Order: sequence, then C-alpha cells, then structure tokens
Amino acid sequence: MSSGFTEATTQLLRDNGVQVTAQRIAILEAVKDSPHATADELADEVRNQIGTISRQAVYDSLSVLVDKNLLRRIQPAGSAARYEDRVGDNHHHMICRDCRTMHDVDCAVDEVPCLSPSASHGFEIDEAEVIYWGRCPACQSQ
Amino acid sequence: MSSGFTEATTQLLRDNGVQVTAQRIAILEAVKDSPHATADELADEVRNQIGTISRQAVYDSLSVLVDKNLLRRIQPAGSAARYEDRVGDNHHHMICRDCRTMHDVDCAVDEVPCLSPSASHGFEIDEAEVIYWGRCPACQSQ
DNA sequence: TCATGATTCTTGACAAGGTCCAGTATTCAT
DNA sequence: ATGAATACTGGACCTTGTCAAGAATCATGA
Repeated sequence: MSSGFTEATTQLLRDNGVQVTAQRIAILEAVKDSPHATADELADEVRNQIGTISRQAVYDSLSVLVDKNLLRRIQPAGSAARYEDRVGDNHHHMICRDCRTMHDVDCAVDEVPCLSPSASHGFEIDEAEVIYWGRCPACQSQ
Repeated sequence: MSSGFTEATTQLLRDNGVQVTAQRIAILEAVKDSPHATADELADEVRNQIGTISRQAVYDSLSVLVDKNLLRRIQPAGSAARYEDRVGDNHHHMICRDCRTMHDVDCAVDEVPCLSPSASHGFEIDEAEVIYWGRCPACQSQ
C-alpha cells in the first residue's frame, strides 16, 4: 500500500532468501490485508494495486511464500485454498457451513495434545490440522 | 456383492427414507468394500458390479448418502473427496504427505475437548475435523 | 552503472474434479 | 396397473490448478 509497507515487505522477502518482485510484494501485502482470501480474490486485489498480474504468477508467488513459511495455506473441504500470514503458531480455524466465513481459533488444548493422536500407527506426525464446522452468529439468527 | 449383502443394504436405505435403486446399493457396498476411495474409484468399482453408471449418478448417490448420514465425506487438501461408511463416531484421519495413504485414528482427547475450541466467537459448532499430517512407516524408510 | 545470466512473469493450452440442465427411465404408493 | 415423484443418463460447462515456452525482470560482478 504505502511505500513504507512496501519497504518492510521487501526486506522480509530478502531476509528469507526470496527474490523481490513487484508481484510478490503485492501478493504478500494483499494477504496481510485480507487473510483467508482465495488465490482468485488475491489476484483481483493485486490488480487494483499494480494493474495487472497473471494467474500463474499468483499461484507461483503463493507457492514460494508458503514454502518459505511466510504464508500458510488452508484448504477447507468444498472450497478453494485460502491463505493467511499468521504463521508459526499452532492456531486452527472455525468455518460457518452457510456463509463460509472463516475465523482463527487458538489451539484448543494447548499445543501438545494437538499433535498426539491416540495411536500413531508408526506415523511421524508434523502437523495437526483442526477445522471446527458450525454456524456463525449471523447465520444462526435466520 | 452377494444377494445377502444387497438385501441388508436395501433395508438400510429404506430405513433411512432413501429411495432404493441399483446404483445406490452398489455405491454403498463399494464404499464398504473400499473405505477412503474417491468418487472416481467408486465409479469404477460399481461398473464392475452392475455394468454401468453415470458420473452424475455417482455424485448424486454419494450426496444423498452423505446427507442421510450413511456415509461420511472427507476432503483432504490436494486430493479429491473420499468417502467412508464409518459414521457416528468422532474419529479422525492421519494422512501420509508422500503416498497420501489415509488411516483412521480414534479421537485424541476423548470427544468432548475435540468440540471445544478455546473461544467460540458465538459459533454453534457441530463438528471438529482433525487431520494429522505426517509420513507413514513405509515412506519414512526410504 | 551496466552487461549478463538466472530467475520470474506472461500467455495459452490443458487436466481433474464437480456441477448444471433437459430429457428419459425407474420406483413407489394408491 | 398407473400416475406422480424421484432418479438416472449424457453432454456441456465451470472452477481451480498445472505445464511449457518465450519475454521480461532482478541481482551480481566488473
């Protein structure tokens, strides 16, 4: 948005060994501005900022940023992948079945139990993804 | 498969207010035979049993059966929807990042905590979906 | 500051997984 | 047995995402 933001974002990319391009800066800032947006929504937002971007560049940038752990990808059942910049903590999501609104939720039982299923079958588990499904207050009152 | 199975399946459909058709019986039995299969895989299996079925009928049947709670749909990131007939208990899944094998896992912390996020934001939660991501023993030893 | 090579972006084709629609066939209740 | 309700078929279509080849951009050393 402002050049101040852009500068910080540039530094963030550099610090993480990601080549700096206008597209990547714009994508990263778009995700910050609207967490839980889809690739398509982000593309639209970026076009408002820098005029134009190809679909492929959106997907490429998002992949790189997810790989470098600057973004997190969430892929709820029945909808396109969504992205957020809140990384490094073990938080989960709550999604409304009707309007698909997504909210962040802190880990229910304090991080460790989240990674401990009752029987691991020899699996080496690195992530426990939790999604709470239900109805948001707005949709309940209808 | 055998007519004995078919009869039981017929009854199950009737008991749940689902109109009985050859396609639905075949779908339901295919899911029993191969849990965690995709719609496409199930279609193939059904074709082996009853000769032919349209793609649409597969999707329609699966939707009805999921709605009536005779099947459960699981939609892990990066792969097509999968179906299982183990319904009514609160079990979760563990998926190998490499080979995508899916295993059932009983609820980690005993059902109740699973449905209790730390802050519900007014949501009325009806399901906590948990997916453990990691690597299966086979893929670890490579 | 500029040339240079490496990386990234654009464009267009393609694929998987689902959905929509109109017409036909089946099932169920009377 | 028959008609109304429901389900199935086949084909077109949409969305989300990937692949590939050439053009543009970025980072580095001189």
